[in-house]
Parts: sequence; structure tokens; C-alpha cells
Amino acid sequence: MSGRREEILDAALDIADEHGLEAVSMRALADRVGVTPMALYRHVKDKSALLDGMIGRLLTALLPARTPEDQTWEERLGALGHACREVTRRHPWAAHLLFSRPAVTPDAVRAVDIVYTALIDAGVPESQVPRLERLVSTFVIGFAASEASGRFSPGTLDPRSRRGQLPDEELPGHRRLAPYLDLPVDLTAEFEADLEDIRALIRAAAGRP
Amino acid sequence: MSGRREEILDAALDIADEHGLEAVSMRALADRVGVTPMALYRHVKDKSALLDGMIGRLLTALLPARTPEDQTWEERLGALGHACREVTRRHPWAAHLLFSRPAVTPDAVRAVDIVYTALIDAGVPESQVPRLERLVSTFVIGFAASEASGRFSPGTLDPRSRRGQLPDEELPGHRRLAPYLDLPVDLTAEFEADLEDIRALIRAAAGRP
DNA sequence: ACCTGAACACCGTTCAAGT
DNA sequence: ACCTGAACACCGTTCAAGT
Repeated sequence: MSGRREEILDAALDIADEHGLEAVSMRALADRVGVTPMALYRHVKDKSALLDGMIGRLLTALLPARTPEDQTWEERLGALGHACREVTRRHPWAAHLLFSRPAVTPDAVRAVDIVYTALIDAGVPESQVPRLERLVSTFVIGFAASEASGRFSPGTLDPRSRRGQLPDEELPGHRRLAPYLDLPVDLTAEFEADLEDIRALIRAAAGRP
Repeated sequence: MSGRREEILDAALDIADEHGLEAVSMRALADRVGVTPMALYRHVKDKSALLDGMIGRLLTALLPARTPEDQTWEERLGALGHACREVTRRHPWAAHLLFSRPAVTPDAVRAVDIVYTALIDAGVPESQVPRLERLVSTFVIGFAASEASGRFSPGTLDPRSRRGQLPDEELPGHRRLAPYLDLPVDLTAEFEADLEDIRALIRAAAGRP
């Protein structure tokens, strides 16, 4: 029950928030905790175990203390999705780590269970629930990771880079959509619209037993 | 036009395929090419530019030489999705890199354009096409990254880890779905089913102008 | 139990120098 | 133009030793 481990993990979170994940080294972490690098191995075993511990801390913060019973399945799914996106907006370095490790910690299993019960309540046939859970979580984590890594906003780097590198006649889609492509994107509204489309997909799956 | 750069990038791909992405160091790459580490900077500028160049090579291999005109939009979307998954199955280390960099290279822009035209042909209102392109690509890359990183198969590490860590009454979804949770998953079939659900989502978007 | 010092085998990158 | 050698400021981790 030693809070020492949590203290170390939280120090690592602070370093990542301030200077990025690549700044989280055993040596820098030891410095921050006020100890020699080797002392960390008493509490963490490994660098990769350290990273696992860090996302574990985030998952604990992400989850609702108790799943509210008075919400519809649509609301519970939306709340979990927004919570996930909120965590990766606060800790952009964490986004791609969510893809790296399977859902084996207790908190991650609880998150999966929330989606399972939402899908069951939606009326999805039980044999289809595990697949649709993976579809939903893949999309939500993928959106969060795309936003965090800047995949959704290439224009900020070089506004004209999307076109110009190729002759326009080879990009009929871009030419046709030109009026829409330079508009700023409201990712919060887009995420909500995406979630609504996913909910419709789930309703369709529920309606074909 | 010097093929020297491509030679170096392909050597880096070989190292990653054989020993993982973390084995791709400037020094190891220089050894493989038969040169001193510093000589690489003549052709690559940076380590991160090296990584960009590597995914660039993969994207070129992934794309169809010319978009076939005789396929339906459903077929073109499916072909691109399967090509993407195929690349990350052959090069698992590449999956999470696809999330890191925005689609700015000519090949990446061409891939986006293929999805744009598929969505336009499906009848999606033009104002909705960019959002749905991001939804589709996020899901496809997310699926590929999940599969490559093992996020979809936690059972291979520890078959009983999903349950057992928490009391069963806190995991009603898992308890209810128990008969389905230990079955082996056919990810090829699952990806196809997911794609079909996404296509239905697109048809729905096309039907509400 | 918990921590330290010194050491090993690595990194990416800069800089001046060579041909 | 293209490459090299030496150096700088870092890594994760092991191992024997200290309290």
C-alpha cells in the first residue's frame, strides 16, 4: 500500500506534462524525486512498467467512480468517450500509449465493461457486443490520438501543403471540396457528430438480430 | 534523384522489420549501410526526418498505382482499408507512426483524395465529406494500430487477466458475455464486418442531406 | 528494506577536418 | 559533394556495496 510508488508515477506525469514524454527518463525522474536513478527500480521494475503505471494513473482518473444508473446507454457511451478525449487533451503524450497496451488493468477492464453494458442495453445481440466494443473503443482512442498528435490539423504546419505538391487533376476530390477544405474545424462538434453516427450504427446493429 | 536516400530508407525498413523500430538507430543504420553515422546526415537531416521518410516509403507501396474506375465506392474504400491493414501486418512497428504525422506527403494526400471521391460518389453532402473522411481513416488506422500493438488480444499474455482482478459483481457486462469472451477472434472477418458497418454509416449520411 | 557509486553498453548530434 | 574522428551530453540497466 506504499504511496511511494504513486508519488513516483505522479512525478513522471508532471515531467511528461511539462516537457513531453521523451523527457521522462529514469535519471530525470530520479532527480525530480530527489533520489538516485537506481532507487527507482525498487518501485518500478522497468522503464516500460513505469509507462504502464503512468497510463494506469490516468485511467483511474478517467473513470466514473460509479456508473450512473439514471443515464441512457447513449449518455453513458458519450460520457466515457468525452472523458477519454478530455484526458488526452490534458495529456497529449498519453494518447498513443493507450494503443500500445491491452486492457488488462482493473480500471481498463471496468471501462470495457461500461461499453459492454451500454451495448447490451442498446439491444445489440450478445454475440456482436465484443466486436462493437472494439469498434467503438478503436474509434474513440483513435480520434483522441489523432487530435493529440496533430494528424487532424496539417494546415497549421503548412497551409498550402495539401495541394500544390501534386497537379490538381490528380486530386479530383480535393478540387471538388475546395470550398470546405480551408475552413477551421471545430473538433469538439466533430467528435459529437461522430459519436452520434456511431450510436446510429449501434442502433442498426441492435435492429438486425 | 539520387537513389542513395531510398537505399538508406530501405535499409532502415529492413532493420525495423527484423529487430523492431527501437533497433533503428543512426549508428546501427550507418553500420548496415557501411558508413559512419555522420554520413547519414547528408541524406536525412534528422532522426525524425528518417522516420518520416520510412513511412513515406510504405505509403508509396500501399497506394494503388491508379484508382480503378470500374469499382464501386464500396469496393474502393474496402481496397484502401485492406491495403492499410496489410501494410501494418507486414510492418507492425509502422502502425503508430501513421497516427503521428499528418497527411502532408503527396502519397498521403492521394490516399485522402481516394476517400474523398468515394464519399462523394456515395452521395454524402460535400460539407460532410471532410468529417467522414477523418472518421473513416481514424477507424482504419486505429484498427491496424490496435491489431499491430496487441491491444485486441490481451488473452495471449494472460488468459485469466480480464477477470479475477475485480469481483465479478462489478463487471456485469463481462459476466453476461462470458460465453463469447474466451472465443478466438478472427480479425480479418471482424475488420470486414466493421467496414460493412462503416459503409452503412456512410449510406445513412448520404440519405440525410 | 531501501538506497548509493561506479561502470557498461548504448544513444543523437555538433564541429572541425579530411578528400 | 561526400565522408570521417573525436567529442559532448545524454540514455537504461547491472552489480557489488553500503545502512
